[in-house]
Amino acid sequence: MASEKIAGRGPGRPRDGEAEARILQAALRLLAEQGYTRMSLDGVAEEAGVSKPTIYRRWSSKADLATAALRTIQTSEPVVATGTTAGDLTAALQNFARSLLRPNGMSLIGTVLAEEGHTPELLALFRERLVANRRAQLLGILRRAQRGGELRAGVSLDAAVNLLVGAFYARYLASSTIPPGFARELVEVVWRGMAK
Amino acid sequence: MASEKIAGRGPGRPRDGEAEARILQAALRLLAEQGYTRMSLDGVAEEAGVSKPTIYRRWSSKADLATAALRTIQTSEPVVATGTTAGDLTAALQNFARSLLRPNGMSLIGTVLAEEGHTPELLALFRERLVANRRAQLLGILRRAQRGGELRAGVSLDAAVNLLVGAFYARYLASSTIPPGFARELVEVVWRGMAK
DNA sequence: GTCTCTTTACGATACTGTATCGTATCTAAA
DNA sequence: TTTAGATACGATACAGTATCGTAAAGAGAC
Repeated sequence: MASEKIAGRGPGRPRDGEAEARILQAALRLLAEQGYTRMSLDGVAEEAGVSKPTIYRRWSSKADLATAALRTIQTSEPVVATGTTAGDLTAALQNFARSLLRPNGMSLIGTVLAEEGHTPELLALFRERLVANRRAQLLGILRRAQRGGELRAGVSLDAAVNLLVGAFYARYLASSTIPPGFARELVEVVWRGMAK
Repeated sequence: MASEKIAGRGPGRPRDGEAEARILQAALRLLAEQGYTRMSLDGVAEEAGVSKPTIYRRWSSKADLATAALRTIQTSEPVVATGTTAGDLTAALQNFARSLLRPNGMSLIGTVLAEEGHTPELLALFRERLVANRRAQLLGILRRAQRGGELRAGVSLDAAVNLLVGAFYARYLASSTIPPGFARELVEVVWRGMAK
């Protein structure tokens, strides 16, 4: 059942084309929920409805699978244009807050940080796939404002991005919750601090 | 040798008073370096120079030991008074940066976040012992400024604390490094954003 | 004061049961 | 005949416990 086989090339039984996606999805979910060390391949196999060798035929190790799973995520942020710089920043940050509060949104960050010493590829990929995009989006908004002459001279855009994004991490670390209106408060302070 | 015995109560051989400290120290180091799941009691025993039963005589489980180890840390921040609010904030944040860049400073944060679903006591203790103190220190500086009439009305001190502290997390998550002058840049933006 | 008895903690080692990664072997599909 | 998949397995690591002989202390006998 379910053999949309794509590559009908060589002889032999073709691979289940859907298995790959199911495995990656299960791996990503378990990675986020349980962390890298607790994520077991037996668990992934069971959740994906395949057996372990089916996994090992596609990826050579647990680390290989985990990085492949991380590679599949991508911030697909709908870039909102509200008309004002402060509005754009707030909208982008509200998106960010939603993704953090998704189940295990912060646990995934935790596990890639905790594994920095042991499996540094995870942190590297996380940066490349998620962190970089998010920062680039905010940086884009700020650069536009800068070109439009809205900002004071000499203000550090990198510092501003770190302030805005980081405040959510700090808030979560302190209480696991983010109050409504939080993004607006942040933008209010930072914007006043860097605008002309 | 080495029997500073503290509790000379009942009969019997007294406990090695130094073993306790050695065990906790080893546990904390391994917890930060390897994360909770990778920290093994065999490893702790070896590093502390004791046997496993000696550990289990004092703590009932791995989680019990790990939380006891976390309980031993305490931010002993020397509160600096530079004369200006911005100066005090910058000094406090520079202290903070130093502690983050200590070996495995961020890994420890990572592991308590990653374990939130499985061993929530770790995150709870981390908040109580480290996060809360750090935030209280910054909040103290800001409140003093507020009483002194330096701040605009209606500005959220909580938001400011999150901005300042969080920027370091964001920066580390993006690149594992913190450039010199970072704290000053942050304070510059935030202070201008909230001062009268 | 000394000698023994009892009590408690110690280190070392071995063990139980389980979880895990990764693989060998067999079976099903093309 | 060739490849995919599934069951079963080997090897290892781990949490937690049990056992054995020993070290250190107090308590009582003399």
